[in-house]
Amino acid sequence: MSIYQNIISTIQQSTYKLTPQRETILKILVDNVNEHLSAEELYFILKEVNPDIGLATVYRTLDIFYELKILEKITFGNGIAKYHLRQTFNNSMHHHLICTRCHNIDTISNPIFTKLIKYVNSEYGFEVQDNTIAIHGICEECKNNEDLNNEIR
Amino acid sequence: MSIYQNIISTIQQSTYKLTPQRETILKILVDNVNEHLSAEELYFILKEVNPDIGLATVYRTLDIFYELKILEKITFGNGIAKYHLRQTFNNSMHHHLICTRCHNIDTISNPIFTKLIKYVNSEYGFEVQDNTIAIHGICEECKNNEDLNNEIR
DNA sequence: GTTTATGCAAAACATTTGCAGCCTT
DNA sequence: AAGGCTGCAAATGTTTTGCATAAAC
Repeated sequence: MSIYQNIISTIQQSTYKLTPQRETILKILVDNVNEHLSAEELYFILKEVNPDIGLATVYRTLDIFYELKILEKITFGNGIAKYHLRQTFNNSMHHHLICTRCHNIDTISNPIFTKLIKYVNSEYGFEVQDNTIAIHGICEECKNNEDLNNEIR
Repeated sequence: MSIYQNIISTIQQSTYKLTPQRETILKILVDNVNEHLSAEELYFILKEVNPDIGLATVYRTLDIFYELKILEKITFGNGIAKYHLRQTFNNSMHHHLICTRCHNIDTISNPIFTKLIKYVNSEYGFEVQDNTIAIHGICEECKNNEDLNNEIR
């Protein structure tokens, strides 16, 4: 069963209805499985497919998908929430490198995270959400630009 | 030299002026070194000390302190930025457990983070900011409440 | 005396909500 | 007919900005 079909059944088994709007939004999320889309970014893509769907519907749908544990939702650094299919559906275990300069998000996988998650769970009783370890800093590109600017000065 | 004095000189050596407002805000930050204050929370404390300082000044001062690398600034989960003295000034190396239910922030220290930071730096050229690894999940308290609710149902 | 900082109010920004009309069964 | 769902516009909450006044060096 495809990711898409898998999620469709999740929605159908919930108390929420599977509307054309929700299907369209889901398609965009599946097509952009490697991106971390904000509501506005998704809305922008959506406009090309179907200009009649409102931004409020996008927000409401993302909320519902989050509630159904289809999506992760994290606000990374600049106050804009970004959404991403959860591990259960996209089958990829990864974490995030978030640049505080350009707000770009890179993904990262490493066995060290598994240890960290176990430690935090046993020591603090803290249940780590999947894919939600965020490391804030400055990405290579921004650091290079910074060095360049310093040279010019 | 105390943390406070240390930061005062940092400001004096910068292009920014040391005004009474900035001094007062700094004092509150130093007094609450273990907290992660939002602008509003700081403003609330500030009102007791000096009701004449405006909220805009709080935001501008926090921005300046962030620029001078006196403060960390991260937006944790719910779109509200929180500020905290940087490691250089508070001398405490720690990271964050952020509850996505109650938005509480717990701090955590462990040698595993040092390894992780080294790895990310060498492998991705990513320069990790101090104290800014954020692990999102559900804290023990919220998990217990959740279990309790399930039992009652 | 010039530059920088402040306070207030208004604007900006992402997000949420109220409500009337719309589907879907 | 009743239910949830949608789109629009208005409201919300946090943060930023314009501007006239005040303070700092």
